[in-house]
Amino acid sequence: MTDPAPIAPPPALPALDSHLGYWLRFVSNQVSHAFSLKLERRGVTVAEWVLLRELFEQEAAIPSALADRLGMTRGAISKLADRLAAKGLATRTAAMDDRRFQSLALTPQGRALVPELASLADANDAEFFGHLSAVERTQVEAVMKAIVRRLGLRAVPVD
Amino acid sequence: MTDPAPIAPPPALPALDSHLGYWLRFVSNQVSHAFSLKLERRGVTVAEWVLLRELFEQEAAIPSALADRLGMTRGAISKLADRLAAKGLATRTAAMDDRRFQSLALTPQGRALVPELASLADANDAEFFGHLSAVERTQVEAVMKAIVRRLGLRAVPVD
DNA sequence: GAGCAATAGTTGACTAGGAAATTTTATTGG
DNA sequence: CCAATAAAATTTCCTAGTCAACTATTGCTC
Repeated sequence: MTDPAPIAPPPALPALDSHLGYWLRFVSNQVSHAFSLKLERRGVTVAEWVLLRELFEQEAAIPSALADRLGMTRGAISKLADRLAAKGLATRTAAMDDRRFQSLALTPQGRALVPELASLADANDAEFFGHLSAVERTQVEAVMKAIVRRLGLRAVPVD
Repeated sequence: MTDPAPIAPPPALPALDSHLGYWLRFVSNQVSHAFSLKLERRGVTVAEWVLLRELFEQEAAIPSALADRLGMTRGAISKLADRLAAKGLATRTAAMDDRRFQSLALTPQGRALVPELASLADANDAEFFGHLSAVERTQVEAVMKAIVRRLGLRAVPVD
């Protein structure tokens, strides 16, 4: 017998949402997007936040080391530094010993801003994950950390 | 007494990696990036894959409905459709009844390509999550789905 | 010490997407 | 029936990245 249906139905494919990566990306994108909206009100992008946060810890940092750490190109860091400088949040100074190197550092305004942005980050995380039980949080975090370790991943996620 | 240290240490901030969102984004970015590399070898971007996948299921679709569903603007869909058309993977046809509407559909090449890309998606997911126990997978997926439901999120994650 | 390789940073061309103005087509109210 | 309105798609301009070419400075080798 031939197939009675005139049009063959498309062959079934594994459902998109059968992938764990699908759900991770879904949630992660929403979290990031919600955070970017919060930052926007303070005139800062997510990438800028990440860099500010980094500079807050380090007191001063070398652009190419930041590029490595943040998984961005040096070009991107260069432009990012431009923007932070334009906003008066960071400054560049050339190292005196080896003038190829720069030192990026926060301005007082930049330093003052970081804790405020950090509280936005806390609020955002709470908004999405605050209702989870301690067990749930711990398990998800453990799984993610295990994946990172198993695959030897490095670089702070920026985008 | 005054503080004996000449430079005050920066006040402690909640660690970045104390946020669950941090770990999610970290892993999710790596998963997406690894997948984009796989797709690259077939000359396709992630956004293109998502659209192709959607068209595979739907046989034909209206751009603005896709924009809604994929959480992109109509402008983005328009350009995406351009690229798919240029690659010979999809075609536009104006609806005959209401010529404001278009119908996007896969070409035979496009249709043939989707299962191959789907297997790349499977492989990518397995690479990152394949080693998890069934319990771990189920728990993480359940948590993500619960978040999506609780916050009423919609739209397929693209980027 | 002179030239050459390596490294840090910048710049320009390009890509992908968002926002908003624009164009085309259809519907609706007078 | 025709103007006004609405809706779909495209287009233009902008942003934020990458990549690769380029500049400047340093270190290395002969």
